[in-house]
Amino acid sequence: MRLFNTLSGEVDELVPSDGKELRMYACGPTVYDYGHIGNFRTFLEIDVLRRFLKLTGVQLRHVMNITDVDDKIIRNSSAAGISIGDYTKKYVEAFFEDLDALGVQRPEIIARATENIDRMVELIEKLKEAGAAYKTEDGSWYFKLKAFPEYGKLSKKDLSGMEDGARVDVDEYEKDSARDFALWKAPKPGETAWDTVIGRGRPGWHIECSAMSMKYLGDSFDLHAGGEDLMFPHHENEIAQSESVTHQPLARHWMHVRFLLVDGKKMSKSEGNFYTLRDLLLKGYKASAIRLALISVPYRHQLNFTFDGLVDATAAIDRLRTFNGRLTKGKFEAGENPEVQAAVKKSHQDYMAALANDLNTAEARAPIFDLVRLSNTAMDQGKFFEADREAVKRVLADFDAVFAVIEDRDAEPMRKAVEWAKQEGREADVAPELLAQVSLTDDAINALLAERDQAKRRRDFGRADAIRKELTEKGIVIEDSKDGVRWKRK
RNA sequence: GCGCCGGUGGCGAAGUGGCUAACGCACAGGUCUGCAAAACCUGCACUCGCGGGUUCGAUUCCCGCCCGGCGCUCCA
Repeated sequence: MRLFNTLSGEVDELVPSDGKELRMYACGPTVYDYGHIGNFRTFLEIDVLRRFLKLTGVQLRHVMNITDVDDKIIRNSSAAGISIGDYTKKYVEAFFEDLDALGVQRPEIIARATENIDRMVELIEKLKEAGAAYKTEDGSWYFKLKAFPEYGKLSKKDLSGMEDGARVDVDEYEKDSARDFALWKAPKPGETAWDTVIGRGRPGWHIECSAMSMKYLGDSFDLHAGGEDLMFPHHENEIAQSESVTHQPLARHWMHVRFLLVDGKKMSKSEGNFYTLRDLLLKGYKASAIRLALISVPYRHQLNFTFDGLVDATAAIDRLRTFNGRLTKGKFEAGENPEVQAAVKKSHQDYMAALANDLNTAEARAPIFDLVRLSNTAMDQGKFFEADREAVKRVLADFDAVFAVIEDRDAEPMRKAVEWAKQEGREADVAPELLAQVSLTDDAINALLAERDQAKRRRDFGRADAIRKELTEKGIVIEDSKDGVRWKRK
């Protein structure tokens, strides 16, 4: 496939350098709070990439780090009077629960910063040997930017004109140069710290990714991915740290996911447009709708997240799921319709080609919806057969292998979110319809539908419609068809 | 200020130097239905921010302008 490469500034072919396994590293979360939808856009787009690569038969070795030690974590945990491990545990668990809700697949390897301190220390020692690291009087270590002339090659920044001392942070007066960044931070009194051969302290933010990518993927690997904000300085610093030691490109290919806006503005708590995944689930939006809304705009474009967009995505998913139900449960005669078969072939080709072209998810959706319409028409006309069903099913399977929204896995995240809200004392934030829906069991729904069926048989449409209305108000949609009544949770 | 990205129907959004400018949502009319829902059909941008240029021809290339967003500090 072809994927934009930040390093080259062009759309390059993405292939495993060893011809077998694609080795990739993607920056994971800093677990100091619940993840917000901006975080998840990045993880979702990376998930789309991984799912598409797997669909095309590429083997993956995908590493994601979890930053479980940093300034915010230390500050928040000490404020709470607990260890950083106890503090982060909750957010790590929440993070994975959220990924599950959104259908984000697990990377092959998950690497935690606190479990790799020794690797980071080793790397800092090597940097020292290479003349790229120095220790200051307080016991901190810094990377010496002057030792890495290529600095800025990823973000295309020319820092040569930056004057030393122009904007020196008063706390960091010991650094040789204002732009030098921390590899290792000496602890302030009472702070979490590790005793190591390079002194007592904790790692700087950037060093973990260099150390862990090297550990799991080697000195040079295929792809490094993350949010656009990480390009500078985080990724630039990773490159400096790694390449100063290995003298090889850290990664050949770099992918950066664009930020999302919410209601046209950058998401921020002060703007009041800041949403965690849980906030949205409690409002009654389906995890699948959130997933589709966040991946339907190609990763390199700014995405404006709105509630209207979520409603839109919900409707689109409904259409796909309704069709899928018709396809699965319908009865078709043996045989095939050449027109359907031809459309299947074209649809699949166009779908794969769109994704192979820098993950154009917006374009990839189109042929799928085209096929849905064409198939529905054929079914309406009685010109859809058993072999058509099988062929169309295969296309939908490949669609769902990447988009992962047709198969309905929405009930579990809903239920968990409501449970969580109760535990956290946030029950007031749960949308009333959601509470009603969660409390309504399948058995209760089926009982009401049976009663409605009885009413309809005796042509008591008043009673039948009353039941339908009651269910509708609780978010249950009813569809009568020749094959009986169908219902779904809206 | 410097750098970067975008401005396509009511909304989201794809795309191309010249076929009827995808697709989704919404809306309107129709078919079907006890009524709905679902599904289908039809309609919905003579036009792609504005001005100029290149060209036989530009929404697509170039220049200028306006508007929106982002980065240059922690941040997915």
